[in-house]
Amino acid sequence: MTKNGRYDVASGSGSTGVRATRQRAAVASVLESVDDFRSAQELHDLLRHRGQSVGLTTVYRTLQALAESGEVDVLRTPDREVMYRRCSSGHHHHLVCRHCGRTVEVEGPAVERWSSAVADQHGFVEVDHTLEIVGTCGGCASARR
Amino acid sequence: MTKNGRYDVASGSGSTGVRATRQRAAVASVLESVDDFRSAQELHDLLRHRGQSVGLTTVYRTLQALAESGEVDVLRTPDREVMYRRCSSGHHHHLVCRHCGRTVEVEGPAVERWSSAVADQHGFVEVDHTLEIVGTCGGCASARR
DNA sequence: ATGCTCATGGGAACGGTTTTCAACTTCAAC
DNA sequence: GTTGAAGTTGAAAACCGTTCCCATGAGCAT
Ligand SMILES: [Zn+2]
Ligand SMILES: [Zn+2]
Ligand SMILES: [Zn+2]
Ligand SMILES: [Zn+2]
Repeated sequence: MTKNGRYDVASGSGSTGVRATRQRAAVASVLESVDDFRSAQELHDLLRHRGQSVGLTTVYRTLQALAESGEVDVLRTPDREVMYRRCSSGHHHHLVCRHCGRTVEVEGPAVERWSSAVADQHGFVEVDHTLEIVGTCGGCASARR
Repeated sequence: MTKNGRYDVASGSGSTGVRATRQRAAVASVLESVDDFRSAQELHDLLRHRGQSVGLTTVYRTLQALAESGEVDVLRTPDREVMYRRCSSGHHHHLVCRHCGRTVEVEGPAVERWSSAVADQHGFVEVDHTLEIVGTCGGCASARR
């Protein structure tokens, strides 16, 4: 998604002025540097420790924009906090460790088919779905006994 | 406050040390009277309009207890609000209309199998999953055009 | 009725997120 | 390079669902 070299930011297509800023580049880059879901506040901290401080408000705004344009995935934790992750582009779901956050992208074509069939069957249209699998990963399982 | 009415509280006789109170009975009964997911605040309002006022704190506490004991299902909306619904007892998922809230319980044995297989495959244990299907129901689809 | 214990609820606190808005950048056009 | 309109930033305040505090109230065994 990130082009290369210089900080590109949102693919500003001509007229609708989205501007390239140091802050947006920093948020994009910190997302590249981690492999698990992170909250806006965690990312804000990471940026601070990197010496690339960005205002918390801006971090929130940037993440929202990235999520809306599909460049990052969103995960809502039970404690009402929103986590973000730079993922591969196709439609997929997540297998997440409830202890360490380790995340694996998974695909389930059968699930996709099932959910739209079920929706159809009940007369629902414009159907969407959320599916997350949470468990304890191998590492955490052996560590905690 | 209302001291006249007679309220049949704790249905079960297999008490668990929990006390039967007018408030808990009221929350349980309002849950029976609606068919969609409702937030704690909505249920609190419903109770007030019914003349069975219960403190908001108590509504929250009671719903939490019911959720924990598996007597109600929980749904987290995108806007970080928790909704509750009295459901049938087996494991199931929900097909929910994003406009009117109409809810249908659905089952997908194949999904259950898939999710535990996928978790297994990656060495995850104690696996759980969340799956919700959201769409526009037939009624809302025809109403909004 | 008594007393022990748990339950209630108004209000304050919490915490993640959003809003506000004046100062600041970016970038296309000179 | 300068200009200036429009987009961006961020500190502080507001928001809002939920939880905590704790003095008062109620259930229930005796
Ligand atoms: Zn993803
Ligand atoms: Zn783990
Ligand atoms: Zn249910
Ligand atoms: Zn399931």
